[in-house]
Formats: sequence, C-alpha cells, structure tokens
Amino acid sequence: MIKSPYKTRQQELLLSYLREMQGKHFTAEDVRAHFEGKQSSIGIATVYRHLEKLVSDGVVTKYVIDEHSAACYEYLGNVCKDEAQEQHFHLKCEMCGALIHLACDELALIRSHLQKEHGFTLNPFRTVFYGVCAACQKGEPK
Amino acid sequence: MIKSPYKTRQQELLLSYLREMQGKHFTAEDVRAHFEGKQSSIGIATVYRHLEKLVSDGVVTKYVIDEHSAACYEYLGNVCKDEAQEQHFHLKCEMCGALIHLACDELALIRSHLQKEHGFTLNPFRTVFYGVCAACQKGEPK
DNA sequence: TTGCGTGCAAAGGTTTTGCATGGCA
DNA sequence: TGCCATGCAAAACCTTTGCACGCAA
Repeated sequence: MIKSPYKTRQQELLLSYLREMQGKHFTAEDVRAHFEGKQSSIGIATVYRHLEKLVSDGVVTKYVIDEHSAACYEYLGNVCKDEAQEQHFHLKCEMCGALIHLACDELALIRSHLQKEHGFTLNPFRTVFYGVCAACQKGEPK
Repeated sequence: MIKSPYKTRQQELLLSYLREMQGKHFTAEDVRAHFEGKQSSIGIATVYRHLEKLVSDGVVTKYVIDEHSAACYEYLGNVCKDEAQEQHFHLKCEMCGALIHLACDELALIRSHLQKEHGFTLNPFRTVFYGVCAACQKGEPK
C-alpha cells in the first residue's frame, strides 16, 4: 500500500470505517452517511477519491453489481492477498439482492482450469456469480 | 417469447439487427447508430424499451460490464436455452477489454457444484468472469 | 511556505420517464 | 376509433472533475 504524503482527518475516519466493516460490503454513500451529522463529516468526492486509490493499491475491492445501484466496496484488511484470492468468491442473488461470500476450495479449481486450459487469469476480486440463492429458491424471498 | 400486440417498423428493424448480430455483443447505442441516417431510424428510448422487454423474455441477455461503459446485449437466437446455459460463458479481459465467449463443459461443473453444495442456481446469462486473457498475458495488449 | 487534500458544484455518461403525437388493427 | 408504440427532452442516478480554499509538514 502506498503511503499518502499527508495524513488527514478524513483519511483516518475512512480507515477506521474500513476496519469496522472488514469483510462486509459498503457503498461510497454508506461511508459518507456514516459520518454525516457528526462534527466529523466527509465529502462524497473525497470518499470516492480515497476508495479509488485504495482499490488501485489492492487493499479494497470494488464490485460493479448493477449499473443502477452504486458500486460495492470491500476492505480486504490484513488477510494475505493470495489466501483471499483462493478462498473468496461472491454470489449475488438476483431475487433478494443478497451479496453472499463464498469460501470454497472447490471453486479454486475454476481458476486453475481457466488458467491451464484457456490461458485466462481469473480475477476473483471482481468476478461476481449471479443467480438465485437457496432461501429464495425455497420460496422465501424477503 | 411474448408477442407484442402491435407490429411496428421499429420492432422489425430491431429484430433484423438482432438476427444479424446473433452471437455477437452490442450496446443500445450500437443499435441506434446502425439505423441512423437511413430513412429508417429508431429513437434510443425505443431501443431501450424493446431490449428491456426482450431481456425479461429471456431472448436477449444483458451484461453489465462496467459502470461507466454502456451495458452489452446479446441475442441468444434459436439456440435452445438449456443448451446455451450449459455451454456458454463469458470472460472479460480487464486489460484489452475483449469480451470472450467460452464454450466449455468443464465449467458446467461449477453450476452443479454451486447447486448441490451451496443451493445456489447460477445464471450464466448474466455472470461474467473478469481477468486477463492469454494474449495480454503474453504481453500483447492491443 | 509549499503543495497536497478537501468540498462544493457542475459536468459526464447511460438509462429511464413524462407527455404529446403517430400508427397499427 | 381505441390503444399501444414512438420520440423528444428532461429527469434520474452514480461518479468524476474543476477550482478555490484549507490544512499538514
């Protein structure tokens, strides 16, 4: 992670939020709203600028779920990057909208298959599987 | 596929374009531009309205590639839907932007795995695998 | 003091929607 | 004639950008 030349109040706030939300998903608006009202607030533009930088540093992942909802971000935190890559996939339920984390070794096979047979290096940080989750299939849409 | 109550010139044009583009990807703007200038033109709103309907009918698939580029559509055509589901996946290269079709039985295993082990029904029509394609890895970015 | 960081507002691009008009049956 | 379809323009939405000001070092 590249260190910023300057340390600012907003940066500290954002990082504290990230730690708090580790492993969960949030949008840029979530971040802004979280600090709204308190004497410490952050402009939405600043949030986007920081998140963009953190994404390019590989510390935060950005998922484009749907063109009409805001992008989802996730803080990868202290997890070893390679480890996270192998174990961490996302499923998005098209019915209830849930974004599900899936840690499954089986799926690591997909990566090696795509790599060996098709010369394609999968990026699990950005790939989202769409479909219908178990709950919704049982007829329990929210 | 649900039949429209009325048959219109624009509808005919759109369908002819779809047949022409079967198996390829296009955006709403591509459709509009294709008929621009000719005495037969289609308004962008009409294009979106038709595509939206065709998507919900399952005849056309919509892929949200990136939040800042237009959505990609694809006409599934006469292919049996079940057959297409088994054989047809998409890879998106994050370097050169190529959208690659991948027909691979191996990947059908993903679906059954997700179904059996996680109760999740994958929708291959919407799922896109992100990563880096073989050409770009060999250092041949466009 | 230097120059990066911030916030506001405006711009940017795609997609949707309201409304009056046009065209199919 | 009765409605649906169309097209234009405006709206809606998220995200980026320009610019002046503020603040860290």
